[in-house]
Amino acid sequence: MQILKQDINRRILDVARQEFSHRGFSKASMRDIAAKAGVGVGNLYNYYPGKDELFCAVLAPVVSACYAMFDKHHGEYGQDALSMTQENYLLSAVADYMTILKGNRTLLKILLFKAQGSSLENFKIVFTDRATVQVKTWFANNKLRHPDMNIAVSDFMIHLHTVWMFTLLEEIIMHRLTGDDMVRVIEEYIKFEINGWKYLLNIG
Amino acid sequence: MQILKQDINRRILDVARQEFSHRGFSKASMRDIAAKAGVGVGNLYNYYPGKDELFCAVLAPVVSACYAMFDKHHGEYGQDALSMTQENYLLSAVADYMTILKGNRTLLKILLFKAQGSSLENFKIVFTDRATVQVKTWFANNKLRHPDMNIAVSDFMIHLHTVWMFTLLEEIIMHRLTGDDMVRVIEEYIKFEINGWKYLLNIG
Amino acid sequence: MQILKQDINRRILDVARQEFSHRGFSKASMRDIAAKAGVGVGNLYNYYPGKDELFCAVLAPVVSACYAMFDKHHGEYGQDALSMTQENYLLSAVADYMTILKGNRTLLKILLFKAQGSSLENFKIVFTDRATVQVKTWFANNKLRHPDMNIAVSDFMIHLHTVWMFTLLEEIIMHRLTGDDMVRVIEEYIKFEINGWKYLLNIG
Amino acid sequence: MQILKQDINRRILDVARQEFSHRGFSKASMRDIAAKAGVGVGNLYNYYPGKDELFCAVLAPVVSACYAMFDKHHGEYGQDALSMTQENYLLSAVADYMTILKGNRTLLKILLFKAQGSSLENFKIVFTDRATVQVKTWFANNKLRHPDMNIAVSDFMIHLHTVWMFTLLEEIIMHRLTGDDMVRVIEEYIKFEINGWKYLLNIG
DNA sequence: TATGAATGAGTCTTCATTCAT
DNA sequence: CATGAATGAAGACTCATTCAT
Repeated sequence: MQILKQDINRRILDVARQEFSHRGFSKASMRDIAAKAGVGVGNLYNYYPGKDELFCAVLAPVVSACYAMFDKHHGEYGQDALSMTQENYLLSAVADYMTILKGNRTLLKILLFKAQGSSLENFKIVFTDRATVQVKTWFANNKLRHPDMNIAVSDFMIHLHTVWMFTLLEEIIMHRLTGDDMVRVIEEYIKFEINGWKYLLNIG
Repeated sequence: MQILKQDINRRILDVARQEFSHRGFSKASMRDIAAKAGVGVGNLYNYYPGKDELFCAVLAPVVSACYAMFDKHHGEYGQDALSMTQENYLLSAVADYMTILKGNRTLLKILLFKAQGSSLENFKIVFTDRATVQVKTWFANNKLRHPDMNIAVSDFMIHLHTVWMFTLLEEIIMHRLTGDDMVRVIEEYIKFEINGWKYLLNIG
Repeated sequence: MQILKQDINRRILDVARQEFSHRGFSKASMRDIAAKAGVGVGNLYNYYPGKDELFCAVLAPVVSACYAMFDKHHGEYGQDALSMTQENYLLSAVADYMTILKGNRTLLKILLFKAQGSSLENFKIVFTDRATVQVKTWFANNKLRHPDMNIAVSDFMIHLHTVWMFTLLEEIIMHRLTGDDMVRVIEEYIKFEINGWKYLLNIG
Repeated sequence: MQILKQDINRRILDVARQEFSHRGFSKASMRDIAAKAGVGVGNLYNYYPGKDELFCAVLAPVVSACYAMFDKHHGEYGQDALSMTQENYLLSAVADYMTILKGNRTLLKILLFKAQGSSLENFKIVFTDRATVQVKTWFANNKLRHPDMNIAVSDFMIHLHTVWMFTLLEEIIMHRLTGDDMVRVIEEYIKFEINGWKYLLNIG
């Protein structure tokens, strides 16, 4: 029994996800989670040292997925700005958004709408703050390669658009878009963004 | 409950605003609000039948301000789509955003970040749902006057941009933008939007 | 209802005293105290903000009685050392010990034997530390009046004898001495102390 | 439970001593003790059937040392009362106290200050009760040899002085006296006692 | 109107002990 | 012998709401 039993852990996480999803972090109760997972209250604390940690464990996949996606686009070795104008950029970007939404809908919902009171209640802020810094660096790097590029864009604008990405995700989740509907929406969104940025950055 | 003393009511609302702003709906306590307002706990319930109602009362001004602003732009007698292309549209739009932010920052912050657990926790959803319907009608009306206009835009896209308006507000609040900074950002945002929509709607 | 109802407070303190006396601070439970006092659990917290405060409230009389008695003997305006050799000193000292024991037996028992875990768990230490300082001052003051007096007594010895006073109380309580038995014991103790100190201080 | 590994037992006792010393019986937790001893929780119960038994095992050395010392002085074959008046008595008595304090400080501290809630919480009472009986016998025996001796001393007084011995130990531990300081204090104490008893018993 | 005492279910968390492995 | 997962009652404390005054 060195390793906490996998299936119980599974059950706990599943139930916790449901409870957090339905009631939100604050109103979900450890008692209920334990009961519905068929586990003694105390045993919950053998798996997770507290409510907040359980919450974070539930959301871990989606949190790391968010950072992973962002790194891919604007990280140290992110793509060239000009690639935005190419057809396959669109396809790959859409694919990335699809990936993050695939199987993470409920988690995203919890993260974005039900985290108040937890240590993740400011995730969007924290994430976008970090992201904004990265994007600025990314801009600077691209400027070296494309001297004509206009990077005189306010930090705020960068920030705003990062947040809009979340807003897109929020909307897709809230309206339960799936399949083709979802794809279409993401495409529209990306086109809108590409067009706007090409214009602002004076590229393409 | 004949004539509730105005100033007591005032004090209650002021204190409640502070508490909700600092602790959020869930963690704010009626006891503290009563105490800080210099009112007996029970008396609070003579003014508001419950926590949620008090919360809504606190937010009433900002809620109606939101609806008012939206009505002005896209309501039954809203402006003509083409007006978007005119210079003064920009000015008036900026002014409207300024108005809603003026004196409502704290309330907006509460409404947008601290409402979880209350009946207003879904305000953004509710608002944008209603707004989307209005905008669609507005589109249809404009189509009658401008047959060349392309209104084949997904409901979702309309919805998304309505939400983005909130996102803008959220950002301005979160980053405590004021004065010229705020004006500049709103202008950037509106330009971005006008450009996008002109393109999508095939007008101007 | 400005003032918390006296009789309920009385009942709470009575029950708390019993519970603390039987189970000790740690094992006594707020739930039980509330139940036995015929009070809702939450209401307990309208009277006392926490377990420790309730405990201190229960012991308040005996705590202040201790300090009062010590002040009388060795305080700023305490008696002259030579008075120790007079007959009436014995009588008055006995009376003082009687007073502190009168009606405070249970409380003393709690304070001295059942306070572990509470903020009063070190009462004896704290008290004797303060008392030692006072006694040293008292010695110094007496030295001025009685130059032949030997005050070269170790701090520790002073401290030890202060603690012995508590030990006497502990014994009387533990063995449930009452009436004449108690008087006799206190007399023996005081004689023993007077004799010892007269010898050590080289007075009388 | 054949041959319990000696070193594991050693580790358990060492860790338990630390934990009981720091947190007291009530607040020390079996889990922590097990963890810090590098032992599975369950295995603890192979060595000791419960928390209380573990506690007693930890304190066993000091408990028996206390009884041993007392036996030596006042046991069936204890010393003659008159020996108290001889110089070497002082030396031997001091040595005995030193012995019991040597290496047992932590244990004494636990026994005397941290045992509340355990079955040893009344050790002092139990010990002194037994001791008092022994001392009375010892007095009676001495009376046969020294008819002039006055043994009309109250049981309580005997008891009290036994307790004072503990008080001395408590003080030495509490004030962390060591080396010469400790010796001096013990000497002062023993002189004080010898003098008092010589007077009361009318010997020497 | 206004008070604040009273309620009691509810919160998260801890812990000695057991037992299947 | 050893493990540590499991138990479940118990811990102190909170809080929206009610109600007698």
